[in-house]
Amino acid sequence: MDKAYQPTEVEDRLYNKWISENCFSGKVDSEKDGFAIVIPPPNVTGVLTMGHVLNNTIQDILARRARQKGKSVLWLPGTDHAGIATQTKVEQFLRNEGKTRADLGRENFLEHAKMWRDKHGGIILEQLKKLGCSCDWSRNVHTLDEDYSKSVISAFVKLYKKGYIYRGQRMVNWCPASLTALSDEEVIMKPQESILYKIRYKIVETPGAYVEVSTTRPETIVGDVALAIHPEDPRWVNLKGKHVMRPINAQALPIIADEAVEKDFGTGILKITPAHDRLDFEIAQRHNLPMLEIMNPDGTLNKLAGVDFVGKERFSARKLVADRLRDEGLLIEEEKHLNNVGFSERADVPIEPRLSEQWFLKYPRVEEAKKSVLDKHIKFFPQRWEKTYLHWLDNIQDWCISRQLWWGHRIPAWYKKGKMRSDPNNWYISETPPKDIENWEQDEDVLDTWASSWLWPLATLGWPDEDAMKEKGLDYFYPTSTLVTGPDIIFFWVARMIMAGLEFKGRSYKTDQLIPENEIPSKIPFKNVYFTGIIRDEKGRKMSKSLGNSPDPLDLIAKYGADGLRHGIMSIAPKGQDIRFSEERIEQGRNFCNKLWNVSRFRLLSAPLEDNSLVELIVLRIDLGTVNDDDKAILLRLVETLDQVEKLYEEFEFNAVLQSIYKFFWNDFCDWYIETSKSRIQDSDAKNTCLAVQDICLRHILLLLHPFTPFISEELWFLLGFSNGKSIQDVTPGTGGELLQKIGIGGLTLDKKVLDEMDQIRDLVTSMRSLKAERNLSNNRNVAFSFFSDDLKADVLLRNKESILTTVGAAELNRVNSQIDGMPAIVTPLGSVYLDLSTGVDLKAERSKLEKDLIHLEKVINSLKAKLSNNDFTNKAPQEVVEGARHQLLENEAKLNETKDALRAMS
RNA sequence: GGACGGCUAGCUCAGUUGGUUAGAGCAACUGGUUUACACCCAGUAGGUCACAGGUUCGAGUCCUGUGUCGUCCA
Repeated sequence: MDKAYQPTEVEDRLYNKWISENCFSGKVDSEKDGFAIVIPPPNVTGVLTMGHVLNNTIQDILARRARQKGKSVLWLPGTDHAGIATQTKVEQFLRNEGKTRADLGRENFLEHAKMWRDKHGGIILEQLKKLGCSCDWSRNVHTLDEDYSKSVISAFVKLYKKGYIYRGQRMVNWCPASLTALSDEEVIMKPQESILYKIRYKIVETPGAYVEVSTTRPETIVGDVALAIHPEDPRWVNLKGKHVMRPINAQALPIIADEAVEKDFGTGILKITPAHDRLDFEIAQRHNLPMLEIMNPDGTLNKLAGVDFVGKERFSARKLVADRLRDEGLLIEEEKHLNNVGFSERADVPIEPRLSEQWFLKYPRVEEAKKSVLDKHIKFFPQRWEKTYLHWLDNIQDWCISRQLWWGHRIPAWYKKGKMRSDPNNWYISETPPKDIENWEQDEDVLDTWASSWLWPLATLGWPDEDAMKEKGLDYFYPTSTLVTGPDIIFFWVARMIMAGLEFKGRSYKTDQLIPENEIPSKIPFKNVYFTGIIRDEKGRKMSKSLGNSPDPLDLIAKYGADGLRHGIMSIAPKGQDIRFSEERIEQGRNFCNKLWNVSRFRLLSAPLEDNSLVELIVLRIDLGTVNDDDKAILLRLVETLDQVEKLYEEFEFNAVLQSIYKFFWNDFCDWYIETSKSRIQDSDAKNTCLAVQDICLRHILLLLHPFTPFISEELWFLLGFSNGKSIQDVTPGTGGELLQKIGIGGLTLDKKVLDEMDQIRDLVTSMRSLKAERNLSNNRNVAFSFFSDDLKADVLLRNKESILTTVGAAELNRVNSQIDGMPAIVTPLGSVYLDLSTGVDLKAERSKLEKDLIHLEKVINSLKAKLSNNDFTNKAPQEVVEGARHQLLENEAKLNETKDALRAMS
């Protein structure tokens, strides 16, 4: 074995082995329980980010742990087509060649987009392989695959037939850059420093009089059709029914009263631009006002804006209008004003509220979706996201699902040629085109990408095709186990998938019918949702491409190994908290692997392996006559760790799982047990027992680590002879109880008392090392110690003498019958220990050390005494707490007395 | 404006029904190549648990308020 672990060769070799042996194939197996995870499909043109590393490492941990526990595991991978993002990139590419999508035509453009996808797509999947992800690649799905597309279209038709989908002219969020409508969820509100313009509108009926109106968007004045006041605003009661003159493109506009007007904003008078503002639209509808559209889809003003403004881009138009008003003395005031402006999530430009004909979905199963989570059929980790989820469902709005794009699932709606499209009598909605296709034209638009990926857990498992569902094991794998995702897509994806599952899986219920409680568990798409934190950089900023502050995971893998990266990222990812990334932690992950490698190497250097393929066989090599407290303690700690880990997994406390394994491996096994082993393996009697205990520990350490660091654990699994030919992925670490039982086969019983004694021994050893270190004797292994304590403590100490000498690095430890004068001393729970120095001792320095201890002890004792003399404490606190305090007091008093004695001996 | 979360050692974070003297890793400092590992070992130092009240025999932990940073919703 190499002196340092070299991950690169090992990782590539093992991944290829796993693939060629079909280790990750998710098969329906009636002998086993099914366990499935569907990957949150990454954007097909994307590359691996640190967020993906975290997210997919967690999924892999869950999948591998389930596999070890004997489940038939399917981790289903795939990608989505990312409508807007991909189309934008392809159009950008075309623009560089001087072309537009219109030049190419729909068919041709889609061919281009597919080529683009095939060229760039799948990169991310290859990266996931580098990370060690145990996905069943044979089941890779893309949302534009033929089967998947059928499922999307089928869902559309089903929802339409049930009346959930409708088409209509509504206010939508329009992105002037991408030239498409967006859903509310794709609009990001950002605070902006705008200017609030106060503008004069002359009152028609009263020459010379005017009202003042505030707006941040003066360019929309050309689209004004009215002014509105609040009906109960005393300031303006007399305005109602009168008219004002529009300050640009002069025209008389009515003044109306509507309760939606905010009295406290500006002057309390609202200008109504119904075609370009959501609230204005609603007010206009109530008052039968005309809709005056003054903007083109690309954000330039159209001819209705008047000759002076037609063709002007919206922000320059804003300036022009303001200038004009200023010139005419109609602009009274301009003040800075902080307001929220909606931005397009993808294009990052302000969206325009725009009147437009779109397809909308009234969400199905909203009530059942709430109930599923409230009744814990679906559990959220951390639980607090439930509130966010429920709040969204409580305020849910219909979903605009059509997009003015070509890249996506084309809406299965046909319109009679030459007829009114807005009349449903002229529609044909079906999974297949009408037979007399020559008389129809299909809707040009495609569906929102999320309106395809909300079917992910169903469609990837074959829905709605009966044969495909059977072949892919829908009934076996659905509901899936755990969805691992970020809270940023809780509405986009998580909530919608839950509704889709409830609506489509199994029996169909009428629109007005609630799903019976007992059917909910079979309809929901997953049982748990684990929300990861967001990965931030060292400065706490979100990692993003534009900031360039995200490291390339592949660079990190090359530098530290995939195992190192996985270990590192998991060690800094507490449940649901944001994660501050630091490369140092990844370095620690690599160091951990190297430590594991080296301790295995030490094992192999110590003696040849025997049959390690079963714990039961290793246990038989333990010779009861040579078992010592170290053996018992480490095995007990292992039992403890197995149970802790099991419990922590249930709560999805991955970072605590890792911490628990780390502590056992590094602090208990390497720092203590292996160190004590160094003298025992020189002893031919104790050697076999000691190596057997080492093998039991190493075996379980690898088993426990496998979900986190799959490569090195598999490699060492074979190198240390734990395999009977099979991969580590099929072997369970088992529970603490099971291990205890196996250990018991050889007749060994373990008393937990040993753990407390070992704690004391380790305290003692630390104290003794400290005595040495303070005198620069750390590496002198020939020093002699004496100790003074009562019989009971002396017994513990002498029983562990060999381990103490080995770990301290000392030659002698002798019991004495009285305090020793003039020697450096330290007081421990097991008595006073003296370091025998042949050279002179600095009595003054020794005294000051002891005096420091003394002060500390007195402080502790005083606080304990105060506590115990308080009747409220002794009466009200639980008995074991009071007893604990008494015991504590006795111990500390004993320690205090010994310290005083030692001090006297020093003077 | 509303909701949620963070604030513990120089840094990153543990601390899960309130209960002994608040922990770890990194960084710092001291010493060390002793038959695994310098990607290592041993030791040392470092904390008014954001602040202010309150409940309690007892508060980092529970309650109220404030500050601050962040996220989401309007």
